[in-house]
Amino acid sequence: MKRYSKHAVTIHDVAEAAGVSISTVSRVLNNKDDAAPETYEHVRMVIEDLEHVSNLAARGMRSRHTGVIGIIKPDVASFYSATILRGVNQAITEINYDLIVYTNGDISKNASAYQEKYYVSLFNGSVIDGVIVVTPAATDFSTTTPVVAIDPINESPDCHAIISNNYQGALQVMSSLIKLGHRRIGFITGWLELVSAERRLTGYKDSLIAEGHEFDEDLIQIGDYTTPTAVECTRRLLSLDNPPTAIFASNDMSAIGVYQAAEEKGLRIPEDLSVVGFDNLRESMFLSPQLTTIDQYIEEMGSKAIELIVKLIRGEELEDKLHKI
Amino acid sequence: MKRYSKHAVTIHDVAEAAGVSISTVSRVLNNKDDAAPETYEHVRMVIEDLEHVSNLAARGMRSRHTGVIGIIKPDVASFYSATILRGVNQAITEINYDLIVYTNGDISKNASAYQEKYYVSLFNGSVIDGVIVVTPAATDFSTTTPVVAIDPINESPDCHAIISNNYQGALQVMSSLIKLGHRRIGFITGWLELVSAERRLTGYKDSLIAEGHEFDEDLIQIGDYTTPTAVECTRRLLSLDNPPTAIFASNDMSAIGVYQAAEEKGLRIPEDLSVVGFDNLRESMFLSPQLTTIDQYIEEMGSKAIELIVKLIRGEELEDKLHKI
DNA sequence: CTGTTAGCGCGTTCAA
DNA sequence: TTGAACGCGCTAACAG
Repeated sequence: MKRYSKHAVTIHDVAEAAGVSISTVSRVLNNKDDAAPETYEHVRMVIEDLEHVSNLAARGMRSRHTGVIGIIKPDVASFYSATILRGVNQAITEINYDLIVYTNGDISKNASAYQEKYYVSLFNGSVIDGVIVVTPAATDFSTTTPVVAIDPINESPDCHAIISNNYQGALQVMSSLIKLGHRRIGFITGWLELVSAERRLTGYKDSLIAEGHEFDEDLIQIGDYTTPTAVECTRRLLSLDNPPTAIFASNDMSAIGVYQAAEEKGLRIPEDLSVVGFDNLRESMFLSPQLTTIDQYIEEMGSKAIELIVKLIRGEELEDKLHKI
Repeated sequence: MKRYSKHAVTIHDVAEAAGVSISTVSRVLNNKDDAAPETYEHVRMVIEDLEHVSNLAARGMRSRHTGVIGIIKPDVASFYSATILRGVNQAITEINYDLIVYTNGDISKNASAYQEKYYVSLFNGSVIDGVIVVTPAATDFSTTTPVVAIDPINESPDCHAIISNNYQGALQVMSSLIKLGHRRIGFITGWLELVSAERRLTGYKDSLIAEGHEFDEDLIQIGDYTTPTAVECTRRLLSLDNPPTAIFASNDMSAIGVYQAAEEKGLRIPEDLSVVGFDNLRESMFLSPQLTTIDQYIEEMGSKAIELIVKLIRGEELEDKLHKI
């Protein structure tokens, strides 16, 4: 049985093996130029030989810089969340930082805010140089390192935030539907506690008002960005006396629900019912016929977040706190 | 502009504010019972008031125990990966540990092995108490804390490993297809460098041999667990002089490719072609008609990994290194 | 019951 | 160019 209590190979071990002092090893590790080429080379070989990796905790504690960026996500499996992570990962490979992720599973909103703050503090300063929080419920974080929020629940959080262009996207969807001749357009909202959901709804309303079209409260159903709820919403819409000819779902997962409910009713898409989603998730491609959807540039939000956090870590001043995509 | 160089609130600040020594604060933080109730209560209030969260790095460095488990995944977005994480998350909420995730994006296999080892060392001992590695390319990790591998590429890695029951599952699929009367069954392999893919292929072959059925090399197409490749494989299978009446795809993502290629050819499922997958991913439900698939219990592998790593952290001895699910 | 002291592994002065 | 000594924030040992 392997013993796990054995010592990790430290800078001391390297120093001893190389016949130099620990500070010399430290210099080599940090690429300082005040070391003799031979010493440098020799120490570097010993490091490689012993497979020494410097202790992150000790390093961070001393230098207040770890080279690690953290990201806190509300869930693990959602496509939204995974897509953001993809963007973050892509951006991080291009710079000299490492990434750790924390997800707190599916928990209630209040607990969520508490957890977010706890984790930001926990990893803050010691393990990470900055943190990205996805759809945070909390608004203020006590930190010694920068925080960037992606699509925060609160409209104006006490940190830098990236907001997706939910409003413009909604206008775009409505414009195309109206152009197709639709007059009664149903709308399934997202989880209205999220800013994104609120903005999309406002876009829906505003475009109808702007175009001088019918505005019927019955056509607006309160969803929550999930498929099952969207099925319910669609059933209600389709059983109206004067049902809509098109349905605008606040995200693609909801659109999937619309497809399912339409199939129940024996409605064909798009002949009997037009469906438009929002997000442009990869999963949309499984739907037949193909879903019309709005690209939310979720992936870009991830890379943008990295870009911002790195600037903040470097101490650059950013005039605006809100960054729209 | 907020300053990020400000000091985090330390145990010293709390001690000063509470009028006690730092060790007393430490005792309260760690729930030691050798403190007077009033002192205890008072210090706890000051801690809450100052929003002090103990520095993870310093704590870990001293006590060699952080209460954090790490998991290293080869990618962020794959369903396999996300499903494992779901299982891990579920299990971790039931015990008193926190979780951090590291993913190294899409990189080559060689680089992958290097990255895995680097990250295991980086977070090892200082930040985490143990680490779970998903489908690792590396086989030996220099660590001072336990390692559990999930579906390692190497058959017998130098650490505890969880292996899914790929072989039995494949036999099960074949048995049901043969029972349905199929005689020519096409097979699309997974990424053969993975043990899982190899085992499923062996299961396919063995069941044919056992039942004394036709064995045709043309019916085996080399895939890689991805949808686009599976489309190519299916095209080749369907353009054979004597095409298969059923296709067994090594995973659900490949099965999706089979669906797409079948549609191209105008084949109906299951009337003209039977399709069976492997994994039972949630995404299978989007396919119409519903995909027949084998449950790989991926989620259970995640929770099993947590169970194992916690036992190892606690110093329990486990007789077997290989754990099948 | 509480305070003092000594490191954990590392980076960073300051001397040599 | 290199080495010795100090401290980051914390816990564990010991002393009171």
